[in-house]
Amino acid sequence: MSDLLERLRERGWRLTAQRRVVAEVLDGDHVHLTADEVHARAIERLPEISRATVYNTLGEMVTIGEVIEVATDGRAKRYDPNAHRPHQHLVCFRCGTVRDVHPHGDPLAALPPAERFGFTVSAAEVTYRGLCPDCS
Amino acid sequence: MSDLLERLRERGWRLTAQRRVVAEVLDGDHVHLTADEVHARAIERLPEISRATVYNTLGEMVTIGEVIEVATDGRAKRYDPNAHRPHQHLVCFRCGTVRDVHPHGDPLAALPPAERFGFTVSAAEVTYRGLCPDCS
DNA sequence: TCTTGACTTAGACAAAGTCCAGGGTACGAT
DNA sequence: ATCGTACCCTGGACTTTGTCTAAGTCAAGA
Repeated sequence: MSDLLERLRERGWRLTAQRRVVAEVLDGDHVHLTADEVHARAIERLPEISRATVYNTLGEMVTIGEVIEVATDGRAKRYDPNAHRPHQHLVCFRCGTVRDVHPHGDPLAALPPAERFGFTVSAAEVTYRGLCPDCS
Repeated sequence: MSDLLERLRERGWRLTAQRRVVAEVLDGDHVHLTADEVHARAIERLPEISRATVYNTLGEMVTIGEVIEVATDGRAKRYDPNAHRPHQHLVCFRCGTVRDVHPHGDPLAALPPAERFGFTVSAAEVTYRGLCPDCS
């Protein structure tokens, strides 16, 4: 988190109260908030922060690779601060809860050359779906 | 396609010009249109068809499992008529082109029980990303 | 052919996200 | 410590994507 802010600064970015709050709100494990959820929590600490700033700041964090954008449901994008090590996501059908998971093996390896159609394939995102314990 | 319309009829659904046109527009391999793209093409054949009807019809087709909803980019959902056999998607970073691909092995198998957090996991969607030949 | 309930339409509405002009401020320079 | 300026933030308008509703229309069985 202050780690994140430090990296922002190294990029010559100005450290503002707004950016600090967004980074703090997003900190933690298994955090997958939407932009509006981030905004709502940020307002508790900094009442005058605007939606546009939250969107801008999240976008900047995604650009430098400190935060990952996750589209689990075709609705609002979610923001995942766990960009340190590669992982995938497990989503509940009913309540939408998201967990980070670590499958073994490289998902890219399962795609044979003949199925790549000349693409230079460089990433694979896996979304596992099921019912969480609370929703069973 | 007429196959699809036949199934709709078996479910007691009325066969209308609008539904026929939506099914025709969506027919084919590697077709991944957004709802608005479907609407634009449907209008060429049936100028008075409304957006609401296109959304309704696509939703119905998804409900009966004849069409799959794909969220490749966090923007508009895309509709994939290839619901016959399981497959995954390969998306170009730059132009957004989508291809159906068939990785080998079951992606579910890569998720160990210890990584399931008590979920009843029943599906895995994989999105491969890379640059298509035209965009390289 | 008639009837009827399901389908379609246009447009209002909602949710998620982007853009802009103008005021505010972090930070290097002095 | 203060200043100047380039960059940041704000509020609100706007866009895109999708949903909902009331009223009119029509497919299909009787």
